[in-house]
Amino acid sequence: MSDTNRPVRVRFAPSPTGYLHIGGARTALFNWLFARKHGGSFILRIEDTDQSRYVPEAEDDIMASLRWLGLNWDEGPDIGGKAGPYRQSERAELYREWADWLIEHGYAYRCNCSPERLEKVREEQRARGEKPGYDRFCRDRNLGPDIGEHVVRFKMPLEGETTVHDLIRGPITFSNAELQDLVLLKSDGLPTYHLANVVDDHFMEISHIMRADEWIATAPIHWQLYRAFGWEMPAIAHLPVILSPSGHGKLSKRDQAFQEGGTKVLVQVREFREAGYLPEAVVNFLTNVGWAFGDDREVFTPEEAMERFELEDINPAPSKLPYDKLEWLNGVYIREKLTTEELAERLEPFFVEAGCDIGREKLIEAVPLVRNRIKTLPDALDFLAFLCKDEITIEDPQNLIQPKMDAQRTIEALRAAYDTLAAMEGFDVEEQERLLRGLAGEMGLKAGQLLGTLREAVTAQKVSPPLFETMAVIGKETVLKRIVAAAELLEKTVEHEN
RNA sequence: GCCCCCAUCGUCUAGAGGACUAGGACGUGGCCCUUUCAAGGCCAAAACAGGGGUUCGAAUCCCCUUGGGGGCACCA
Repeated sequence: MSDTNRPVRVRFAPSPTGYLHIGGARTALFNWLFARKHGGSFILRIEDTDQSRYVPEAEDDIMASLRWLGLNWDEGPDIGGKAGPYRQSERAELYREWADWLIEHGYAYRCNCSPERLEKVREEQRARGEKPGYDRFCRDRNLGPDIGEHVVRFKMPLEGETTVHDLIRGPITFSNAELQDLVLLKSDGLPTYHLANVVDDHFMEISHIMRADEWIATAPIHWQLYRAFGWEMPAIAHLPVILSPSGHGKLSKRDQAFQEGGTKVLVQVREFREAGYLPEAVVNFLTNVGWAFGDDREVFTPEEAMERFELEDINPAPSKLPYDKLEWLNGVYIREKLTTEELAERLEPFFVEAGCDIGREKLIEAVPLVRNRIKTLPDALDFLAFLCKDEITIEDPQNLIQPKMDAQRTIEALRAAYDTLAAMEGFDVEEQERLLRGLAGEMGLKAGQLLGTLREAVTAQKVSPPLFETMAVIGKETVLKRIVAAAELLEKTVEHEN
């Protein structure tokens, strides 16, 4: 509707009040996709005008999380740019100037009502069943700057309607009587979101605003501000919010406690990273919430998405995050999109963190064993625990005994397997398979019985990657030692029972 | 309470008046493959919130109801 010919410049403007939320990441992603599609600029702006809620580590986390996702920005607090500074706390003077301008031109006024009076007014309004809000006591008092502590409020038109054209939803109309004379400049001299946002978007030459749904109610207020300033308002689109899996309200930090099917509900981007999701999978996943690639395709790169991405196609309905789908997608990326070396590289920090620092080379050897078996990076730890230590511990000797076998028969099987493997020249996988299957036949055992026993003996795990490949990675020497140890363990148990 | 937004399988979605016997994906169930676990292959169950219009014809347009969501701060 209000599509302009201006060069595309969009921004992601988080408030550093906490770590980057996945919903914020989605907003950033859609802005980034749009900017990149149109060869425009993606700007990072930090909206830190609320010093009471300021969290010092938040800005670093926001930037680290965006970088992790691959959402690079062209202008921002760390790299500067032609419209800087990009931290609102560093632009305070600008907001004060324009607040003064509004007062001079009759679009705003000073107000020294106390918070107590405001609260009292609201209470009375609520009691009367009216919409709570400022009663405009100071609107026509023409207070000067010498009244001590005060705020600056916007003089909202009292009549008429304001229509905002949302690129996703079409026109949204509000009655001006519903709109408040809201605060533009707080008594600490810093601007509220409304003033800072409008002033910055104007001077940073933002062409399109893409922000969360929850801002819709402020859009007409911002529209009126642009009008008062005589500035052109950027085109605007409100992205649907992400809902809590609990079924109530939007996704929030509180949901981290909410367990569904035993899975932790991830909320912050860093939690997705720590849980072992790949950034490319998270980006793919997020792109498909509120927007769809089309052609029934679920797996695609951001570049492919850019070609088709249109704001008009965004689904205005709020949605939950399909976490199950992310799990599946992550598996797809793990098994199909990364080379062996890349996957080993991604896996390494998780192994080191878990105290299983087996080195890159060993990891590269092990990757083919787990590739099709893991959904998240740390899943590999469960499969490969037998690689972490020289000595493994078989929890219960009974685990060695397969269905329809007994301890004696199992000991025999282990010894025979030992002899067979020890006699091998190398430790070739196919050769192992040929020999051991042959052995099982000779002993009148099913392959599963022999292999099951060996699996437990060699990995101390009921579940492991395929046995022959597994033994090859462990190495012949260690495998033989473990088979001996398992046989001895079982013998001890038998003696003990007698 | 008031204002605003939204509504297709359990979930994420395709669908922009006839091509819909409503498609895909995840998840779920079954079968196949199989040395455990996966992966893979095949199959299945599963939705247009309800009611009124408009139209020859409605998942698609309009209205109402219901349900969900957001907002109503010197927070963003």
